[in-house]
Amino acid sequence: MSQPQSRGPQLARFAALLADETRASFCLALLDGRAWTAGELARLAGVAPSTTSEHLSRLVEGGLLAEERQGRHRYVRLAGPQIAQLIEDLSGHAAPPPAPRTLGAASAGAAMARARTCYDHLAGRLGTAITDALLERGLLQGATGFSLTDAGLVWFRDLGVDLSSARRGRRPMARSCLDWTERRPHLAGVAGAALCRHALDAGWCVRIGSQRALRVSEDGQRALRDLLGVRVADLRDL
Amino acid sequence: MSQPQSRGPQLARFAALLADETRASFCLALLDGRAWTAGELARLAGVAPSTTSEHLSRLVEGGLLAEERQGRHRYVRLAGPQIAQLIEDLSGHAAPPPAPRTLGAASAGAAMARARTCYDHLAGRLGTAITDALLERGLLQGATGFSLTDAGLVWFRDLGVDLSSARRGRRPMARSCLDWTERRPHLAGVAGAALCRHALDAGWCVRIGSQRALRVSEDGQRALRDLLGVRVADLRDL
DNA sequence: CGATCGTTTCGGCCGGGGCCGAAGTGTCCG
DNA sequence: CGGACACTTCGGCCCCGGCCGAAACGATCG
Repeated sequence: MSQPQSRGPQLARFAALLADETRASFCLALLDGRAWTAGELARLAGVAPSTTSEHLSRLVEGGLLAEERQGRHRYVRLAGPQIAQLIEDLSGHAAPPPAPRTLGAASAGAAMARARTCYDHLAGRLGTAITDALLERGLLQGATGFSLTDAGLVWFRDLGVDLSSARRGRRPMARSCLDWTERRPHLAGVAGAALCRHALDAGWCVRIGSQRALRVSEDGQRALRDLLGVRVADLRDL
Repeated sequence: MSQPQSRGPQLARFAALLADETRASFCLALLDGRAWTAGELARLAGVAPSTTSEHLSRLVEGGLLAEERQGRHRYVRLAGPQIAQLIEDLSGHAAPPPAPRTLGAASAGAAMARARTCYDHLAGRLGTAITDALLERGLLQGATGFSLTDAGLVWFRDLGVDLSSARRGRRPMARSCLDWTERRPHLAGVAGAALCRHALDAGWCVRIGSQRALRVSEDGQRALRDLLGVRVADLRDL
């Protein structure tokens, strides 16, 4: 009747990293996939630089963040896609967010719900619409878990995106990520990241300000309609 | 530059549920997929019944556990496969467990590493070996995320397991679960659960005591060899 | 009914840890 | 070089929350 797994303490200490409001807000901000400086995060969370410094050290040591020192700046980013996935998953299981209090916050929230990045892939109504279209056209199959079909690989190649070279590492080609506004799955993994990168590179989408929210350009609307039959106009607020 | 996501507090409060050593040990114990009484968990963790009661209430309210009252007993179990998945994921990212201190703990740990259940599917070296065999024989494909092939569906049907009826709900047919002893993926999802259930029902595996560890029977060794080419003898301790 | 047992509620103790400001370190720039 | 800046370290404050024991509650069983 012994306790083979003394894993309780390990799990608790790991979860504790995210169990603080300030640290959680750091991680959510870093979900945009970029590297932030300590000072930016401090201002974001409204705490003293000294406090931020200690939090970041804990997160780095715990394996959630990776850091890069440049001169007098300390840049941090999420340690990898698995970490981003984990945080999104947890966030998806947490209680739904409270209703926004100000008009500005509400409209910013609406923009996020329409189209945004989720670490390195597309999310929001745009992300789920694209995923639905890929499924409908047989480019992605979802009956037994997301995976790209042969037609899907061809579709990506025609787009100018070479996925075969992306077989480095253990990251799955396609995986589903639960969207916390839609509560529905959308495409993540290598293919999701490649699609998002292409959408930004090709000018289909542009970032709104410095936020994660996206605006779909004229070009993008045309491309999405022609390639996938997605009509961006339908993504307007409900 | 407002903060559209006031999701930090939500995430922190959710993570806090697992950030306590006692609650974490409860959840890890419940990973065996069964329902435990409050008293059993109290004894397991070595805390007073009153303490346990409060912890369980918080876990239930937070959506991690489901409870069922029967007479003077309070049974709790994980709220669902998604929760089990989440806890396994977190556990997989946490620091590796310390080396066991006693001989008994070491041998129990070895048994767990050899073959065990992970919520409702098979894990340990047995789980990864079966997954490898399914991949090798083209019954499961993993290049673009786990999914069952047509041949795989037939294989399950020949086994007497009807997966097509299991299309209720949103649970994926096949998904990968990271093993925390092997640090390698193994088959989870509906198919993984069905296979585990079949292995137990058909007497391929029997539980060792009341633990999650499994022993493979003579019948099971024969079946695994004939059906998948898995040689259980190779799973002995390194 | 009374005894017992599993669980819950409450009050109180105590430690961990998040917070800040002040002082220190290293970097960049004029 | 000297000042500005980004970050870190340290000391101290304070509160949150995990813990227990005592007592209450409700189900079960003689």
